[in-house]
Amino acid sequence: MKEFSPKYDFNNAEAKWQKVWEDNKLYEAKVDKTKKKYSVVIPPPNITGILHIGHMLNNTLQDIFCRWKRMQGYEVCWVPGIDHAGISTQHVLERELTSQGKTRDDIGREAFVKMGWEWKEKYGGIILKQLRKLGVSVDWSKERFTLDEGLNKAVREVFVDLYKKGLIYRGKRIVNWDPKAQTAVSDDEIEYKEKRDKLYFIKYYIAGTDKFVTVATTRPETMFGDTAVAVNPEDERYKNLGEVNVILPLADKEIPLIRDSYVDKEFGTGALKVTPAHDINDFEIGQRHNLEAINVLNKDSTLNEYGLEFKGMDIFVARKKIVAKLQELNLIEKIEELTHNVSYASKSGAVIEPYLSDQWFVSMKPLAKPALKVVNDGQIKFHPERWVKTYNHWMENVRDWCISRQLWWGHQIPIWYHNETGEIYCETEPPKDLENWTQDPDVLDTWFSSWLWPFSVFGWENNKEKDAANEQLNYFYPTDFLGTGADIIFLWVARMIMAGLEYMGEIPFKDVYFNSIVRDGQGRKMSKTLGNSPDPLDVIQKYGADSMRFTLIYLAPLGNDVLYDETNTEIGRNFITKLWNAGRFIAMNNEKYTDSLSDAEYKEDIIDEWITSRLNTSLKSIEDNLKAFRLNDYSKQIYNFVWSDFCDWYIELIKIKANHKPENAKQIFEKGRENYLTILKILHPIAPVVTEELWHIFNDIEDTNSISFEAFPEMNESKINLKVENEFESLQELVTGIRNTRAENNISNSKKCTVYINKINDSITELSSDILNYIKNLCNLDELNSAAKPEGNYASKILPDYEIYLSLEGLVDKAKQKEKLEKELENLTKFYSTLDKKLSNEGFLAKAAPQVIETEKEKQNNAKVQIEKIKSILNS
RNA sequence: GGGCGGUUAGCUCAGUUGGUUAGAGCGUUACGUUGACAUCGUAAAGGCCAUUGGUUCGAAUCCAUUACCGCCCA
Repeated sequence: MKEFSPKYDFNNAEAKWQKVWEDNKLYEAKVDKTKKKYSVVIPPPNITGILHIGHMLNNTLQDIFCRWKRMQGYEVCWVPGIDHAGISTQHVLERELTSQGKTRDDIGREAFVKMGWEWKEKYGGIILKQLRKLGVSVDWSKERFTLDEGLNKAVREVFVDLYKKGLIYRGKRIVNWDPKAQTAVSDDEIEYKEKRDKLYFIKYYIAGTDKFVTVATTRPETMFGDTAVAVNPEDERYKNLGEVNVILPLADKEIPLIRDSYVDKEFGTGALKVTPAHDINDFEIGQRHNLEAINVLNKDSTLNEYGLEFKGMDIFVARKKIVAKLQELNLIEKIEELTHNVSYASKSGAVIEPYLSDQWFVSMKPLAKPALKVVNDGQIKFHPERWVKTYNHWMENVRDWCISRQLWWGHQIPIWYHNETGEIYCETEPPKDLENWTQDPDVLDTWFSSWLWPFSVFGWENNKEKDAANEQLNYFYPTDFLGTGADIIFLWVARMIMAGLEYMGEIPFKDVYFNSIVRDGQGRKMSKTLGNSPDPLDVIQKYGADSMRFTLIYLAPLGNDVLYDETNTEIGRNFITKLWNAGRFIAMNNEKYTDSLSDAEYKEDIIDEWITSRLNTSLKSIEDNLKAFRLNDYSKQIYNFVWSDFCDWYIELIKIKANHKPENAKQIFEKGRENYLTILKILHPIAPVVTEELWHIFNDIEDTNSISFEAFPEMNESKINLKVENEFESLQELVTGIRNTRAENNISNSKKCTVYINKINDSITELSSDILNYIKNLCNLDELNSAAKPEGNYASKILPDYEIYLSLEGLVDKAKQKEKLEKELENLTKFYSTLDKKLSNEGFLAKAAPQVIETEKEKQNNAKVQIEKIKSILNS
């Protein structure tokens, strides 16, 4: 055996084993058709952000499943990678240029993209380092990047294919324009927030009269793009106005008053200014009424030449000036306060500007249909299941996906326009006479590469022969498990299902686990701006990766958020310390005792049977929990088994046993060692490093041998012995009862005393002399008698199954004793009467299961005995 | 406005098919170092299971209602 240091140095152990695992390529997955495979693709983290605690939870749970399956003999392949994050990366790159006093146009597209790659090397590297520190068992040889050559090929293939199938089209639409990033974003990349705003009531005079229609709007600055005023055809207020024009203020332009049932009579004055280029609903009204769509904004959301004297002003500045001008002209009737929903870009935080522009879209309806089916017929399972509803709702109302982004960092769209004819060329490779063509400058949405991830990472090429010959692809696809956040169920999960079905003809994964959102101690979402997310590397440095992993899983029930404060990590750290110390104790004794009985002479007693039974009972639920994706329960189960059953009872008892029968000591601690090694294996998926370290201390083996490939312990139902467990519970009841009585009477544990016990429950089996001996030792008694107590000074305690009398040398606080007993009597009497009521209820007797009635009767009898005992003590 | 969650001990949460005197960890209190562990041990205190109603012999658990909190979609 190796040296066992009194204190576990997790920093050292983590550095060592993570390096050993990686250097020896332990987790590289090979195509091995003799084995069942288990494959997982990582949700690629974004290269602009360092990983936060949420990522740690996400990767830990993937690692648990991968390690568990590996120990079950599967060929496990977990593919790591990172994501090029179009908008975010473009944003940080431009910010850097700005700080140098430059713009991206100054340096040109090529140099800008080069900057992006440099960024990726540097910051992507940091992320990958963080993952290594977490101890994940990914296959580093398969690392991918969403912008690498292979993925770029896959993206081009898919774009061209969808284009040729007519599922990708270009159109002039109102899109969500992010004026800060200066690009279109998809519907799924915006958030709504409530905002206090002003509602301006503006007078639009009816042409040729001194009458006017008042229009209510929150956006006066877009008025130069108004091409009509609309009212509801049912609105009595405007019914007899007839076909008239109104004068657009400031622009002095005549625009028609139209009727459209979209208009809400209740809102404002019931008259709506129609600005087709700047509002999605207005755009639709415009289409119905053949209205012109006038774009009055530049890409940076300043007013263009239509804005007349306000040209060049930012919309928020222009709004104030325009209102002031209108007020000057007495065209503002009133201004009201209004709370309404405003959309913001989720990445840049800018207020979204509905903007009319040419963009590329994917038709989603045809792709959605099969994707809906595979989830609803159970081929793909969501955990927790309720996300299916959310998925269905989105899928059933899916809208076309705007995939073009006005950025440089990303996959440039494989579309070329002929310089003369304007003809469109769409192929995976550029046209031969490239000088006559201009490529579309836009790049694709980042998710357009991510949605191919489950097969593109395995080298899919959209080539029948090559793909058929691609062993990795055929062996590892479809993947088995996806662990991700529910916040990207539409952005990523749903689209991967679509792409998988469309291009592989098969689902991309079987089980999707939506992990908890990690919030801070006050329940706030972790965010950069709040700075409330502890840096995982700091936490790892302070507490250890295993501690953090264990704590996160321990705190994160399936489907609920987890409130995490750095100090919570003490849960995991203390547990690992406990595990370490227990191991050290066993190891010390393995060395201490060398010769004794032969194995054949050693006879198992109740302690062996009990711990074996408890172990198998625990394994049963551990197995069930892992299968049901209940990692939180798995962690609690093993925590309780180790701390309570193994350390508090088993170890304490084998100490006594070895003392009592030194000739058995070697076998006793051999058994202890076996049980301990089993625990290590069960814990390995959640705490890989400490278990590896301990495994190597106990088994003096080469570094390249790893616990990762040991068989995960299997439950043996025949070892579960409820009779033994019940008997042991009597021991626990008595030990706790005696200690309790000691504490109540201020008799220190170090002081020996004498105890009389008497069984008062007939259905309990008689205790063996072994057990009585253990109790005697655990409670530090000089005598333990199963007999009626003699006359004298005794403290008493009535337990459900036993009465206890404890000898007292000093004074008994009789009043305190009496008080305690009276309180107990009161509780029992209450309990008795509820049982009495139940058992005299004819409905209960007629309808309840006989077994239930039987147990209730037993409880009642038992309570009765206890009551009588207490009464007799009180009367004596 | 539509949908989905949540509300159990001071705090964070378990409680999976209805039958428990409703559990755990942290925190609190008291005691404790006899050689695995003070990152520990022993023991204790602490709960009208959000509200109201219903189903049932029986509800923390099932159904409905209300209130509050959170998230998603429009």
